[in-house]
Amino acid sequence: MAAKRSGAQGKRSQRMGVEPPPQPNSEPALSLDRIVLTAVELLDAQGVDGLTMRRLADRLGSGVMSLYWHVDNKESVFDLALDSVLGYRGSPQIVGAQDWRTEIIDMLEDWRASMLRHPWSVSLLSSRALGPNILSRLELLGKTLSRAGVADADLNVAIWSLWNYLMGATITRTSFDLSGGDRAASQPRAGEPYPTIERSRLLCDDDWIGIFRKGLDALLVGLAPSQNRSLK
Amino acid sequence: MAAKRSGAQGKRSQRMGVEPPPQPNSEPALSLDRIVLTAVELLDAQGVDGLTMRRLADRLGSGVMSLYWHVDNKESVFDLALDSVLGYRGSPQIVGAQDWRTEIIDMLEDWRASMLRHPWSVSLLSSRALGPNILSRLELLGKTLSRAGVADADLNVAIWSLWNYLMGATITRTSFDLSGGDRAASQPRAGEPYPTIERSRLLCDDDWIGIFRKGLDALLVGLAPSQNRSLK
DNA sequence: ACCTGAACACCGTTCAAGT
DNA sequence: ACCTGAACACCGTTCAAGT
Repeated sequence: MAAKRSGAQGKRSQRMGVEPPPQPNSEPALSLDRIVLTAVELLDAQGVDGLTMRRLADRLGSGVMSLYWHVDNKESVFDLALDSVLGYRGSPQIVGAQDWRTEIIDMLEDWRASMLRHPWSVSLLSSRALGPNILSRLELLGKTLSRAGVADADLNVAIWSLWNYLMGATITRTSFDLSGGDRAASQPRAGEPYPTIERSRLLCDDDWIGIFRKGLDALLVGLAPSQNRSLK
Repeated sequence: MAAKRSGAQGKRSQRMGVEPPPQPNSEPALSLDRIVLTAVELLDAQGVDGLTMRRLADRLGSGVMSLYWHVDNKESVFDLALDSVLGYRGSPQIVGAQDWRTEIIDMLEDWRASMLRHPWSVSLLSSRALGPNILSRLELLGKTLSRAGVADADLNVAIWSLWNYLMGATITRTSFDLSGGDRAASQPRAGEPYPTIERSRLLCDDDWIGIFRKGLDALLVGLAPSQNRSLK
């Protein structure tokens, strides 16, 4: 299954300057980068089900089968599109200049925003390996926590907890967007079956970012390094 | 989009006893329940991509188009299968008998286990509305938190935080299972790019349940009601 | 090295029809 | 009320071939 790693030729490097000039009248040449970029456009516009090798080729002005020279199969298009969307254009201010808590909050909010800009990314994440951009973000998260004083023995728990929280929050958010009026539809069915969550208007509360921040604060309280306590 | 709620006839009620006896030599009659049950089997066996209206009909011994009398379309098969798998067969012991903290931990661990038993459910959740069984679990969660003393103003944050954490944890888990050796493949690429998470062996740590519990403890620390503090 | 069209084995769903 | 087959407009991918 995971064996066939042969087909994807690495080929984004433009050799050494000689570049045949692109004919101005036709589409630019096919390339991995262009394929991935267009795939993201298509996913943004049409969602996961909207990405089709045929439609992708149409947008690129090429034949369907031309894609397969650059790409193993449709799965790998998903993988590439997913990771491409999660690149972290680091915070401009010097890292470490501020409180570790706000550093982490900033990082996670940026992460959340990146995923919500491309809602399809959330549904892809549950079934795909972690690409380099995700790993970079995890690395940065780990480094920050470590510098903040989280013991090595507690580091994995802290990293995964924050990641889990983040992923769940974006899932919840996109799930509500995509299912649209259904939330409204299920809420007002008055009285009987769900008294507590109706009283608290759980499904009507749309202060997503506020809820995200408060919950994150709570989690950070529990994760914060203290002199005596370790996460037993 | 959400308008067409017409097609799905409610029809599981067996009228009043007269039931034509099922011919022992042929398949039992088609029914919504049987369709959903078989869909779950198929999803368990073949994953999300393995569920096909044609394959489903085959398993049921019927023509493809027969399904469409019981069901609006393939989407609704997904919705029904998802919710069917999340039913909570409540804890046998009387609720409220124990510490609220262990009550909640038990609930969430049961929830986690239910989803991991059907890994496809995780990837479906990000794009689908919340069915009645999910709402029931959220209600129970809310009730328990409320009884434990969480203020109404903090209730939604507490519920969603736990839910987010839970969803993220199961996503992470299934993502690692499905992508198989890729974790191993990305980890040993030694040295350079991800020093922190390699030092902590983040991607090799497979004590999933332990990590889940410890992170949950941390979150509960932050969410626990205290006399003075509210989640500001 | 890069691109192509024809062909294959699939899909979900509409429709008009059967009992 | 319940089930069906034929047909339509799609899919992803293999293959053999073109430049």
